[in-house]
Amino acid sequence: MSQIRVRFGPSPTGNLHVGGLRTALYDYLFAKKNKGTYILRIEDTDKARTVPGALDNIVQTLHELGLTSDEGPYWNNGVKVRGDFGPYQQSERLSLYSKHAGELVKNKHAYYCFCTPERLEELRNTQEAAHQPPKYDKHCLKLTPEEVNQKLLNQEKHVVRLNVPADQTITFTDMVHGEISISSNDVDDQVLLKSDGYPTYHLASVVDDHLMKISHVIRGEEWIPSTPKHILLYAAFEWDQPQFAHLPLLLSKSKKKLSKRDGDVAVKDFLKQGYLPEALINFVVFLGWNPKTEQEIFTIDELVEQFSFGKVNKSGAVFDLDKLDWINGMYIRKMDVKELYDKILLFLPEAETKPKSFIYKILELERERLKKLSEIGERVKYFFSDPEYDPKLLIWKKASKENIKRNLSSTYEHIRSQEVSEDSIKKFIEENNLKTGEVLWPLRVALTGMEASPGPFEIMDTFMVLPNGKELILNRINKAISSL
RNA sequence: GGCCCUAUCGUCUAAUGGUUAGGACGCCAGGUUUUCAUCCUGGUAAUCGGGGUCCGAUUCCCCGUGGGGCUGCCA
Repeated sequence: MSQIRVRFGPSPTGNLHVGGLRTALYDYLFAKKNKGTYILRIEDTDKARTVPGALDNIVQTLHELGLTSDEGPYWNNGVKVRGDFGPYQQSERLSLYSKHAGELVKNKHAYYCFCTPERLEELRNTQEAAHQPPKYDKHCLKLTPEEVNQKLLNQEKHVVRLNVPADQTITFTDMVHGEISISSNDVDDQVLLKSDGYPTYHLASVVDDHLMKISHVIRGEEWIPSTPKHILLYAAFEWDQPQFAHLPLLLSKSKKKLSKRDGDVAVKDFLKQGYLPEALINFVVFLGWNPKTEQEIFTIDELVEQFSFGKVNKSGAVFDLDKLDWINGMYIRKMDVKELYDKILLFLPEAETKPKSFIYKILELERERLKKLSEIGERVKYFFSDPEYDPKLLIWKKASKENIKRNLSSTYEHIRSQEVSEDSIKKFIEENNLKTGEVLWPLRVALTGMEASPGPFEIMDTFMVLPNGKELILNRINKAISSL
């Protein structure tokens, strides 16, 4: 069997979004599973929509997620491209497309079209008014060779169109959907080469897929209706056609195709919020695929091992973040503190001003509470500065203010004179016949000023890592007492 | 409008021509607990409708219906 080669072909019209990530991931998994090659190809054939910087974002984001291509534009390594089939950016391959378009014209599989946008629009309007499907009427196919030559000599604006034959049924076997048939009568004479000399997606992808020896075309389901055009092109060139796998669409909450307009779908934004790359991948891979077992958490290697198109399902998946939060939490809990420390610095710059041992302790406490790294600052701010809070928060359930004040005072005294430890305080509570909640709740609030936080013993243990830990603790208790 | 794809809990999904239709997230309740989180236990909730085929269909077929995509010199 020949080499498996797949490509991910984003167009650089914005940041990489989750739909693109999912496609890239399936490309990657399929390639790795089959010892094949995973190629990145930038499909920048629309000058108007190309966004400066988008290419870098895509390449770099993929790299951050571990989906670095085997061939393609390369990320930040002094090397711009690697692979023997480049350039991997379609805007740098224009002559290839015009050459191939010319061949098609010569063989009558395509023809020059000089119709103005105005005429095309009028045609469409007429057809729609008559409840006809909008289709090009092959007007320019009727031009004589002399007329065509004259117009070309006059440098009239023109495009090249695919000459779609009538009454053919085009059938192909999709790796996800099985057999799909479409009548050529429903296929329009697609523009292949635009008047600015750039190819459309259809020409460019077919030419490149052939030239780059792509064995499997993996892309979104929205391409199914134009696959017959591509098949016609392969046939016109007398090229072998690749296998096709059309992935189910990713849907917004309103079940529409997910687009950049649906808010936070840029992968970069998820990273910025403190979603871990592994978690993102683990989440996204399940949108349209599952291992047929009950395992939920997968390493990338396990995914490579398990992946196949037989396990890709056919219907669209709603992109819903609840489960991502859960997965991210799982990954955070599994991480060791040192690793977490490295990742958290971005989100907690003040950590760098404190001893590592102190931050490690904090992270141990927060590790099982965090859903995303970006939450860390708000959660642990009391470790870095005295908390501000309403003194009412100190009152445990229905306890009286006086009781709380008295308890805090004796706790203060106890901590001041004794070693700070859980055992010692528990013993103190017991010996003085106090209610646990009436001591520990106000103590915790005095330390954190928060309604919810780790327990007071854990917090005090953490403070005690600092040379002035005990002093800090006593100050806060003291402040609480005087606020009552 | 035309063409194409698609249909199991709210969401991601599993299953088989015969099951109490399973799991996960979410949600709810309980346990642990000073609060929160973690953890544990339990609960909630689904086969779009109608015909067929069959001893038996959620599963296979047909017809509807719903949803989605495409219908650009966008990709």
